[in-house]
Amino acid sequence: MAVQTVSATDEFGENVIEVVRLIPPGRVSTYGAIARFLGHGRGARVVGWVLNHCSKLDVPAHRVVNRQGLLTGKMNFPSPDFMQAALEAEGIRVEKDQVVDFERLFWDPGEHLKL
DNA sequence: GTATTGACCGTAG
DNA sequence: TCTACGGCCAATA
Repeated sequence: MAVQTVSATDEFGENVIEVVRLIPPGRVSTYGAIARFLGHGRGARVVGWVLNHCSKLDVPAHRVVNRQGLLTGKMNFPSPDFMQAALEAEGIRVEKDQVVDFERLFWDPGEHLKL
């Protein structure tokens, strides 16, 4: 994949970005799920860090939320409203910076990618 | 080279 | 059942 020089553990960063980009519209994923899927288990923070420095790429980071389905990183976006707007544009209902029916819209990489 | 922070998660009390 | 604390990985100061 034409991933730019990701300063985040190279493959790991590419993996995170790839997984996030694989998230279908109208679906959301979590840091822990991606981290665990990549084998980090508790490296959820690293996932968030990668996205923070790679959100400039074509990574729909707005589809990635925390375990609570809360848009914790919306403040890191160009505009705090951009993340919620993007989710709503995908058909996801966001209430109070929180994804509605999060568990239902939750997209697990291991479920689809079946690694 | 060491210390602290950060878009978090899991377990213990 | 709810709240609080620690741990993990990497980057920056």
